[in-house]
Amino acid sequence: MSVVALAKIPRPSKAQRIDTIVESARKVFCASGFEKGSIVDIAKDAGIAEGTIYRYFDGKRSLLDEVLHRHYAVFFDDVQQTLPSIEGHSNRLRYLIRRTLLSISGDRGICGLITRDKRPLDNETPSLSQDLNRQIAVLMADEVKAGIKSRTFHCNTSPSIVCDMIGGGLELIAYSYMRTGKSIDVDKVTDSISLTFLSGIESSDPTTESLANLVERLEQTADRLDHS
Amino acid sequence: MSVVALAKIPRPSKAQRIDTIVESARKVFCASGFEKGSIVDIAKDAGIAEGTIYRYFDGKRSLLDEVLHRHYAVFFDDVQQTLPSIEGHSNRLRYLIRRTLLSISGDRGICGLITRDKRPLDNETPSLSQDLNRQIAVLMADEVKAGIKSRTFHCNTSPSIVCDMIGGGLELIAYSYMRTGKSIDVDKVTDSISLTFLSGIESSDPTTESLANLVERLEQTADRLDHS
DNA sequence: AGCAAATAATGAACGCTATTCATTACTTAC
DNA sequence: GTAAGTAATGAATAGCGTTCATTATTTGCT
Repeated sequence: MSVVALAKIPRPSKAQRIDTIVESARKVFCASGFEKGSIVDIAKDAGIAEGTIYRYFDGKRSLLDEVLHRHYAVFFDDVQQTLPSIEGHSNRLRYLIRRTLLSISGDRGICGLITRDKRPLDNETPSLSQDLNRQIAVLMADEVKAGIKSRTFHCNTSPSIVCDMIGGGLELIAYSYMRTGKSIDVDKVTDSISLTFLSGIESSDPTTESLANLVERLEQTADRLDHS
Repeated sequence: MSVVALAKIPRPSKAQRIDTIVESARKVFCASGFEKGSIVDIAKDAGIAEGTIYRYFDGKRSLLDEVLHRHYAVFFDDVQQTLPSIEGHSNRLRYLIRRTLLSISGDRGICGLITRDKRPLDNETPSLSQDLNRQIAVLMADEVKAGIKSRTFHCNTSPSIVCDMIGGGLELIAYSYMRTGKSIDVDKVTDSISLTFLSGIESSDPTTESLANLVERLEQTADRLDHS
């Protein structure tokens, strides 16, 4: 035996191992995409053998699912905590749009991964990738439906189609962000989207609605004059 | 030599060969998708060897590009012929939406192929797949911009974002169609989309407009008073 | 502490692809 | 009719995800 003692390296716990693998997978997938990022690369990055990955994950796809799952968890925790504190269907929709845009512009790597990996259709792929958009779509649709019930919105159009337009718009904006690299002006885009669908969906006639806004601005101006 | 004469089968012309290959590729890709549809399958369907395909196409991707290119050609020929005959920006936008929906619901095979194959991002893949949506987006954006110039639409929102919402909405509707198989009510969906974005984009009535101007002047006056 | 039995990790081997290329078959031009 | 040119072939290659017999480590029991 050599003079140098063979230090028995203790094995990491199951949870640690999984964390290591998922983090390496995230790195590799974000850098190379799902197709091109290979299991060997991930194993190398994690400092383990390929086979080990298959002890903890069913396959490459499951690994991607876990990476995305962890990413989404943060988003949905945040949404679930914030959404109930916001008053009004329009404002809640607005928040959902804004929060999604923040998520997009906040992590370019994951955004690219999600953007590339759209739309599985096949029987076997269980389509976790578009869960974010799907779940958000549900949240939005609920808001629109509730808004219709409470007469905030009119019902000349289908809630699901409005949500498709918002969600689809957000997807294309994310795609454009990935292609061009031009940073997203979150507030501006939020305004633009909200304006576009709101004026088309709100119950009261446009005249009254904008009049109400104008009156509000007038009052604010009057307040300012009073204080000066 | 065997008694049966070896009938010298004359080779088909270059154009015929290409047509055969592309048609087989279309069949295979539509049936199995781009990933799962293999070159061997295509070659078998076309009755040739794999190697032959590579004499006419750079690779699998080019083959897909050609399949889509041929599909799009029909669509754009139709659009280019019809669009100029339609009066009014709203009506032209409406036509583009309707024509896209017809294209989607008209060829489930290709629709699935396009739906699955969204969003290349990588340097090498030259992204032919989303050409349809991109080119339509340009047509729509032109219409919106012209509408703003001619005061048909107001400019509180960005044309590109409106088009993202329409295009993205159409994509999600196509996706939903592929997943559920439920046929699309083209006219109803066209109406729904048009209503949603139109009422949000059309110029408000003159009374409100002038009032808005008045308020703005008042606000500016207040600003001046503040600064003095 | 020592010794099974259980559990984890390994990496060579497998099967499946797209792609290439020396070889063979056909066409064309003189 | 033959030689030069062009097209077609399919076995060979390289790269991937995945499996599994083998090896290494940990755990539980006395």
